[in-house]
Amino acid sequence: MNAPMDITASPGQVRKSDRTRQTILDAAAKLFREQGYKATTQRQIASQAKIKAGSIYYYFESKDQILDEVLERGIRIVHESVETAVNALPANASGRRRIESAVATHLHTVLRYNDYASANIQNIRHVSREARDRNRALRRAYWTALFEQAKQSGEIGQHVDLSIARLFLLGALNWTLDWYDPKQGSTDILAEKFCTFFFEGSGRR
Amino acid sequence: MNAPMDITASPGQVRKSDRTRQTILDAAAKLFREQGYKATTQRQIASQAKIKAGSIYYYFESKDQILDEVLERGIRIVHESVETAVNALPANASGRRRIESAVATHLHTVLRYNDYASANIQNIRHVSREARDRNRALRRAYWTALFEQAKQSGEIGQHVDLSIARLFLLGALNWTLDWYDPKQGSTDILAEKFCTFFFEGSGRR
Amino acid sequence: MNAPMDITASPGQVRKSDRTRQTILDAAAKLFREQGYKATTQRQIASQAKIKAGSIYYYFESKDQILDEVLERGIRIVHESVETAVNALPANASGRRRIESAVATHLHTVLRYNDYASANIQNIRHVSREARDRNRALRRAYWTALFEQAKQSGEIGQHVDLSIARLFLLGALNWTLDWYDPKQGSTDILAEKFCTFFFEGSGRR
Amino acid sequence: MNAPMDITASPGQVRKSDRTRQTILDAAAKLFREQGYKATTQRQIASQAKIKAGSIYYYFESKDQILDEVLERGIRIVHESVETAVNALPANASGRRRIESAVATHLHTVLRYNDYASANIQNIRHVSREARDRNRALRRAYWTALFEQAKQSGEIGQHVDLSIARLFLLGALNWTLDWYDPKQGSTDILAEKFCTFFFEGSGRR
DNA sequence: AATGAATGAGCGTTCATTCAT
DNA sequence: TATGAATGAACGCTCATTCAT
Repeated sequence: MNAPMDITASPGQVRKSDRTRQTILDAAAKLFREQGYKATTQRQIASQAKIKAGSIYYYFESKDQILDEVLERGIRIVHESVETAVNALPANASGRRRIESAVATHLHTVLRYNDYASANIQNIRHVSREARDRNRALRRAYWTALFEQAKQSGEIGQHVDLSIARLFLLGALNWTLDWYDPKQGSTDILAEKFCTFFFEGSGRR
Repeated sequence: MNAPMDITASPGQVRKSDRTRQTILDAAAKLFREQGYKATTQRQIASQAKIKAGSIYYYFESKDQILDEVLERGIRIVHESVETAVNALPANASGRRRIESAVATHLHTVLRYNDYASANIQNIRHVSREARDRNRALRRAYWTALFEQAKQSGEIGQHVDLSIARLFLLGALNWTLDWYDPKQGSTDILAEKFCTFFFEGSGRR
Repeated sequence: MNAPMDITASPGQVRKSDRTRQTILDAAAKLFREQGYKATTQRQIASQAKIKAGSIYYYFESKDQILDEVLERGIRIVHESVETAVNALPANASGRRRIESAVATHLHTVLRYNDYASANIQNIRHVSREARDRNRALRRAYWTALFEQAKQSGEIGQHVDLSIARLFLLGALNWTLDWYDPKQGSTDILAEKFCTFFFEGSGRR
Repeated sequence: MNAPMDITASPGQVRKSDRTRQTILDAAAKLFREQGYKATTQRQIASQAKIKAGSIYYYFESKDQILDEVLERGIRIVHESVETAVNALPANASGRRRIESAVATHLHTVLRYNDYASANIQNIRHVSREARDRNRALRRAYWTALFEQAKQSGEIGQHVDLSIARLFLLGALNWTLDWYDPKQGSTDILAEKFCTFFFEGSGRR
């Protein structure tokens, strides 16, 4: 169901045990994304992973632990996707260019590419405070760096509250899960429009 | 738990039956907001409403029906609050002033004032397609009107895609439920910052 | 739903209270017949009787008591119908003629005419041993008398075990509730066939 | 509670799972027979089967499904018992002898031997039209064959309506559940008396 | 490494019954 | 005389979890 994830693939030999574990997580991610955590049963996950419900407990201690891990992977995947994309830009790319790339990658990963990423966004409320905070910290760190860079280079105005800007932009991005329809345009086009808004606003210029 | 709601209060005599019904809805709204629909049990709702679980069924046919009504009220309350606030402005208020007022009221209603409003935002995925669509149509209609007005008066640039603008702004607003902390500033201040972003963007001017 | 029951009607003034009581019993009889005792709720009975569920308890102590009374009336109605029909025969009517009349009346009452009568047969298992025994005693007394008469007059053979004969005939009669279809012939024709069997058997003569 | 059922027993190894499933059905059959379907709870069935209520759902999808299977077995058991008994007769046995054997076996199976058989008779009204019709068709087919044979050999009179005869006899047989008391004589004696009635009638000869 | 079988707690819901008005 | 409101016990059923094999 997911495109193969180079990002998480480990090199060399993979033990069967690891493969099954992965299969379970994939199944859970897909179902958590589609139905939410509470509405997904262990039996559904097992069935999707082509094993029996009891077997899950050989790999995970509880359904909660599966959720934790799915969400953890979700945030990491978004993070690494975005980082990879930004790092692939030429060293002299502008701050705005970097942010544009980050936005495009974020949207693409969350909306099209990855169950973990969207499961993360849809179910973040069901995990413990700590997991949620860890999640948030990771997100914050990365975007803040991007924003500060752009501010230093003058591409973001000196008066701008970066914290609010970040929350504003990320809110808009994450909320797309609620309305985005692939039929109405690629995520890249959407990303471009969002960036224009973000930098230039809607007002008359 | 909720501030009294002038919007829904009926004048004069209130039958006991109506009061209990209201109490159940209030309890459900609070719990749906805090825990989500699936995680909330009828016994929790009953306990919060200080009645017994079986009594709920004297007023509602099912848990689903309670959700429907809570969400319906949620959207209505946001809608009416915003409309009331905007209509209270002087007739010659600018388009931007109107949007600022709408944003401030939306944030205040969702974040501080009303369980129904936030329950609506958090649980919209659990209802039927029709209810969701009705919900969306109402929201869209109102904000679109505001935006078009501002575009006509030139306060929003002619090049702006209002549909995307609306989704962008509302996404950012609704996502605040995930991070807003009352200790860090009033919703009015937040609204002002959001509007500045929305109209002027983050870029250097 | 029932034809008016001269049999149970009391003469002169009827108090409203009595009328309501009767309405409840009628409703219960109809529903017990159609759905059985367990499947019928007090609210259904109330609704059918055009009152509210709580009001039933002004007239009856419990659902069980309603059943008792419905069944009690059921047996009495069959009994009285049959007795009336038989007594209406000329004094010199033969034993067989009397039994034929009883059978026809029994079938008609149970199958076409009366909810109490059929409710009795369908739900007899749900009442207390005592009520069941009372029921049975009444039935036995009457039919036994008819049979003995026919035996004395030689219309039933001397060798016949009247007890078994009665159970045999009544079993066949009561079981008709399981298969009788009004479209396939009147109860009178059915009664005639049954009597022929009963007296003459199926064997070659 | 039931005598061992050669009819359904499978030879050799029996898996534990099959044994539990069987135990549940046995428990349900017994309780359905004694109390009826509606009055029997899943917890009663579980308790009788010495398992916990939840476990039932490892084997059956619903209470209804249990009923279906119990009734299905009931009709099959009666059918097969009767068929076996009749087939065991000498090839040249008379039509009457065959019917006598069928009646005796039917009564014995329903009254003494088997909860499934009696549960079937007592609860047939609670299943779907289709199941009921299937049931009836099976019953009809078998008895009709027996009767036609006897008619052809002249043991049943040419004038006899076989359909009515069958309903008459089976009604009487099934109704025995309501009054048969083992203390008052064996089912075989009862069967003999019933057959005498059926063939010779009660009238003087 | 995986499963079949079972469990127990709890779910949404039903319903006969009560009782103040 | 009748009811609106409420209850409590029980119902059929679900599901995360356990554990011997």
